Amino acid sequence: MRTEIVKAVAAAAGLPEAEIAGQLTDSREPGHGDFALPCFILARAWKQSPPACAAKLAAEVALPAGVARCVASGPYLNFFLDRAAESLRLVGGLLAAGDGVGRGAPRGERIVVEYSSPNIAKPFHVGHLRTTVIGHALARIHRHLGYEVISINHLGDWGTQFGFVWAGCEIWGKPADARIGDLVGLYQRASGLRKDQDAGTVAPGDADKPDVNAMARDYFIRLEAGEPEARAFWEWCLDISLDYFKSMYDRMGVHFDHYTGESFFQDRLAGVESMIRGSGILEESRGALGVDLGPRLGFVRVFAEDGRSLYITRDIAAAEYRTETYDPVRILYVVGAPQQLHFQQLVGVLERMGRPSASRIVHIPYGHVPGISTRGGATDEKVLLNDLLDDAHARAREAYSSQVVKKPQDVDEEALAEAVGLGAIFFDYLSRSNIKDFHFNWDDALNFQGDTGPYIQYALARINSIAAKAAATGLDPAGGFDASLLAGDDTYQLVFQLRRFEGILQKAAAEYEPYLLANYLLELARSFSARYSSLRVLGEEPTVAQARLSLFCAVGNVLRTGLGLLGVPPVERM
RNA sequence: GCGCCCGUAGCUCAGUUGGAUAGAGCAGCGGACUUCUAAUCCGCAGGCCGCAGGUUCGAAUCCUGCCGGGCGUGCCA
Repeated sequence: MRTEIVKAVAAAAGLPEAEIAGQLTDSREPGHGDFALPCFILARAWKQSPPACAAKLAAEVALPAGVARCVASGPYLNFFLDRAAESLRLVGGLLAAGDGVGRGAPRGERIVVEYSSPNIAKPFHVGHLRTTVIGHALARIHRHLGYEVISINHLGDWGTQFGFVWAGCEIWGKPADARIGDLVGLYQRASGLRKDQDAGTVAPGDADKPDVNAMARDYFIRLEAGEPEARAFWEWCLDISLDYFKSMYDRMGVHFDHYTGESFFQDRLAGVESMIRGSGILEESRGALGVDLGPRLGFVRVFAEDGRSLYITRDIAAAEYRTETYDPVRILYVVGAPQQLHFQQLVGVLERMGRPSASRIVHIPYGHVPGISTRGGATDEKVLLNDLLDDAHARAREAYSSQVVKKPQDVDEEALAEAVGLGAIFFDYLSRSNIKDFHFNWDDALNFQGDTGPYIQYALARINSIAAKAAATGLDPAGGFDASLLAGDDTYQLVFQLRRFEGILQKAAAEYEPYLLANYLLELARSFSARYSSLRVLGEEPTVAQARLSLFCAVGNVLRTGLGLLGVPPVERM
């Protein structure tokens, strides 16, 4: 439709289509039509005032089929579509698509998404949540648009932290039947003792304890050498941690195709090392081997002074492995903004090596999340994810029993509380652009009113409720509708907003910004809620009821699908 | 010092890539449940878009310079 209008305007104005296409915009509100053309450019060509140009064009343009009228409004020329035809096309399409609204045909292209990536033997707190939530949403959105998505959890499963857990076990004994809390406790206790030893502030009772740092380092050397006892201990830690992480991911509905962490690339490092060394780009500087990427990116150490591999070495290995294994068009890294330089350097080194993986890497930076509790005051305590989810659940259940008056029959209140609590948190994390620093606020994250996930869940539940009651009176949203009954301003506002869905989805993917979808769903839900009481279905004349029901169900399909893409559980009844 | 990012209502954030009157939510105040769910809706109040220049028909948006905050700058990741 857009291109038809461009053609018609270009013909009437005697200007190239490309120039008109660059000017024609989607209107902001239906009152300004469906499309709008600012006439300032024309004014220059015609040497007349913009309003005069708009008026002249309005009289002369040959309206394509489907466009009901065009009206000059000051310097703008507004195009109004035939509302009945547009409503029929759009609402009919959304109803037919069901849960597949906005779904793209398979593109035959793969995208790798790396996200979450927590460190083994360390607690999972709210600071880790942002990468998890953004990455999960991006994976789902891209999959919906027809990409084959491979999600990867690049676990921090290789490093000196195991040395501290090991030292803790040596000093205080290895707990039987250990769980994640035991690992974290041992780690914290051992690293605390190490700090005291370094500072010379060891408590008298601990004076006889061995040098923790030396034990940890010694352990890690044995682990890297592949010594069986060290390896077995590492696997023990890994199993306990993975059980814990997977139970957490299950609870959040987050899924990974692969858990290929740093250890996975440990074995492949030798091959990569010879490739890097063979590339001839390595220079020596201050005893280390690296690549000089110029004044901005600096000298990047690829091998440390003692020859061991570094962070970037393993990321080179990972990028190469993923490119070879999956041949993706993109590799997305949902990693915090502080690591921007690292990823620029990674791309820089791969470019210098002439590797095709360089052009596929996309770093998706997100702003800082302190991960600090502000709830009880100025404590320095990190909020554990489990505690947050538990509290969300409890508050949602409490709110349901105290605030919600009318409740549908046969609702599983525990499942509902879980979905609402999780939805509130996920949506809170996705309702602002990636790059903004995130000030985690307990009360905002667990608020269920206003601009929140539960607000949208509630809108969907109300639509379902209407549909269920309407069905009992013999109405069927799939039964067709008289689209001319949706041409009024109040109903067409919803049609107008429904039309934006597809573009929003594509933009969210293209910009790697899930919040665009989140904000859109909020606006759509708000539009619906504002009309909930004025556009009644039950008790209306059947053709009117049928048309409104169809419109609401189309909105419901978009809300349900959109929430799912964000990882917010769509709640059908609440 | 250099580099990147952020600065919009008391607070948390939008603002469709330069277009029509800068919008939401929270907090505050006032209204609405014998009718499809009040986790809702309606109204009121709240603004030097950090500051100063520039670009142009038009700037919260682009350019320059300041101010304030965050992060990074061959330890590790």
